[in-house]
Amino acid sequence: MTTIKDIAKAAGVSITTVSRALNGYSDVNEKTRQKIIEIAKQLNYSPNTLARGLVMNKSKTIGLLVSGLTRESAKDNFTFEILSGVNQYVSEVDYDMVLFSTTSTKQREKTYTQLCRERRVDGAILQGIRIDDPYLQEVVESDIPCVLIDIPIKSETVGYVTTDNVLGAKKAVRHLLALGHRDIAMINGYEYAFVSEQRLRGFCEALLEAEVPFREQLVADGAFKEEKAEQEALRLLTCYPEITAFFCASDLMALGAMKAIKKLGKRIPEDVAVVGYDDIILASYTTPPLSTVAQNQFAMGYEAAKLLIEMLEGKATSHIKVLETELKVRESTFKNHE
Amino acid sequence: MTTIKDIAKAAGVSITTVSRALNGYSDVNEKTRQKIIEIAKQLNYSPNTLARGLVMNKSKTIGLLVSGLTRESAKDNFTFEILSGVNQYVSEVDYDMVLFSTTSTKQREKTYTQLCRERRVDGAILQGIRIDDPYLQEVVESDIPCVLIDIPIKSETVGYVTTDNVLGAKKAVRHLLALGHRDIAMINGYEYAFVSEQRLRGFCEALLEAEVPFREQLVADGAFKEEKAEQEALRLLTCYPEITAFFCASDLMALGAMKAIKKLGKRIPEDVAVVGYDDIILASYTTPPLSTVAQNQFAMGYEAAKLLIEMLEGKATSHIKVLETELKVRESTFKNHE
DNA sequence: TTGAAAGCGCTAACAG
DNA sequence: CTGTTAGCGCTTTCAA
Repeated sequence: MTTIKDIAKAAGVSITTVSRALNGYSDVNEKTRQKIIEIAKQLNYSPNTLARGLVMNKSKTIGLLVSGLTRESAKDNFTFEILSGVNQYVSEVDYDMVLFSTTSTKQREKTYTQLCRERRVDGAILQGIRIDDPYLQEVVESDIPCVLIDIPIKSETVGYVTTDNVLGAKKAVRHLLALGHRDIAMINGYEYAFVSEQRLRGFCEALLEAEVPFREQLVADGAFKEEKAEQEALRLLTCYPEITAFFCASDLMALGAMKAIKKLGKRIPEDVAVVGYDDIILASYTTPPLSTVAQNQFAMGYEAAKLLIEMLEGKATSHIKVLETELKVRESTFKNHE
Repeated sequence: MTTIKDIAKAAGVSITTVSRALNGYSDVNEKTRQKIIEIAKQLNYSPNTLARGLVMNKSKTIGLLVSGLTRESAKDNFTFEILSGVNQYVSEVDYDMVLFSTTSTKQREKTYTQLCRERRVDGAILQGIRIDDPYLQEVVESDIPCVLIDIPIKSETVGYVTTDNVLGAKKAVRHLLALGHRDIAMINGYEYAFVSEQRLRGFCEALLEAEVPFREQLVADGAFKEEKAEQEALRLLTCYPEITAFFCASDLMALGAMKAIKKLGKRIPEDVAVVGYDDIILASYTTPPLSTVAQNQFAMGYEAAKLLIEMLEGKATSHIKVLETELKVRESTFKNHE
């Protein structure tokens, strides 16, 4: 493999000059530069980023740290869209992305901080990490620049991107209220997620606005899982047959709720309406299509990468980005062709 | 950041000894080793993989080169599952994965070979690359070890993993034939894919077996796109109203075909049956659920990574892996509760 | 405008 | 069992 040394020899100059020429420094004779570039091309030269990273002490690489990159998680392709967005921005600014997945048994032995340090990533984006994850604390307290998805921690080196989950939930619940629903149940995610707390708050606030009393027993923990949500929905519908609508903190859980409703022989939306959250691909393909609060995960990934790299280059103005959500009304709440 | 030099000083030994102790060489006094490990832990040492990579001339990193990591491609999460599988194996054997996406404009300027060389990846896995991609040729002819997904190229440094696409297609068509269909149309992918050719072959062979004449005009090019497939299905059904079944070379195209069939007011499967290929998540959620030839993409990714790393370590016996497919019969071909 | 020299953190002969 | 030395490919003072 060609090195700048080879080029230097071929061009009859020093390696210093080659380095400067190739890196676009101004203090190099234009003629020399042309010659060097020409030779580099001929010799099929590729710079060695390892060597460069070693001396410059930065790798132009960021780490994407995700949890749950399993075969099952593909259903809810949240992670994938984040990843696509991150990748998009990162490659626009000529960085690379290395993927760390915390589900893989081997890497469990290492903390996130170690993972990042060893690969000498310049910064990291964290996605799908639970707020009670012990390694999370460690990494945000380290000196590694981090951007978190949906976890509101901010410091000198830490920022986050999220959506307005309170408002998002409100939109969903207001929609149900506007349709006349009063007995609305909520299937929330597990408590170890910031979004769960926020969405619950939105749920409550919307009820308050409409002067509908909040009944705690109508809130269940679906743990962001389809099956768990199905069980909980089944339980709720049985104990509280007055329920006419579900607000679910994720589409996956909404799928579970829909299954439960159908199992009990009830119709959607005539007997029970359902609203989800996320707008996963599946949402528009279910029967009936699922109304949901859409968040643009690709954009979240993109903005996270952008924020991180701005932080790395010292030109981040704010460390926080809050994106918008959009309520998508489909037939699981409302049939307009009756 | 701590280096082995710091450890050496603290332990009162040479850096060589530290290196050896930490890397588990046998020729180091057990007591010394313990002391060194202890100090390393105290000092919160993380090895610098850049430095190690530089001197050892290998990075313990592989590149995953994919095309089409766009927001739209999430629907068909083929890429994501491959990625998950690759990541799984890679982390089991303590490698890292860096992602190169060819859609991102910036990287288009660089050939795949350059991408790999610059990051000094030890090898690469290529997915979703068209066989007429000019950079593909270059990279397989380079000295970079490669494993291709669904592209049958084999050499000293190149291997591939695929499924038996001829057989897969046969299974699907035999199923249709067994149900009594004789006028079967096929919506194939674009020709720049190995799998298209193979699936067409399977289609023909199955017809031959059943002594049903092959009619070329019943084969359309859906380009692996939902919309294009819909158009083509519409055209076929209009020109050849005798068609009672579609075999589609991807589920995405099958979705398109189903739309077309519904538009014409025909029922699935009573009037027209549909079989897809891939078994994407959506397949079981369509109305009616889609019969399809399932391939385990997670396994494909996993096996590709395994093959690549075996090749890197010189212990690959074969450079080819062919995985199995499975026909999943759902209601788009057959209703058993009539 | 150019070159010599040092050094990033690590591994690998080689010698003791 | 341990240390000395050289060097991976590159950037960066400092001098010329």
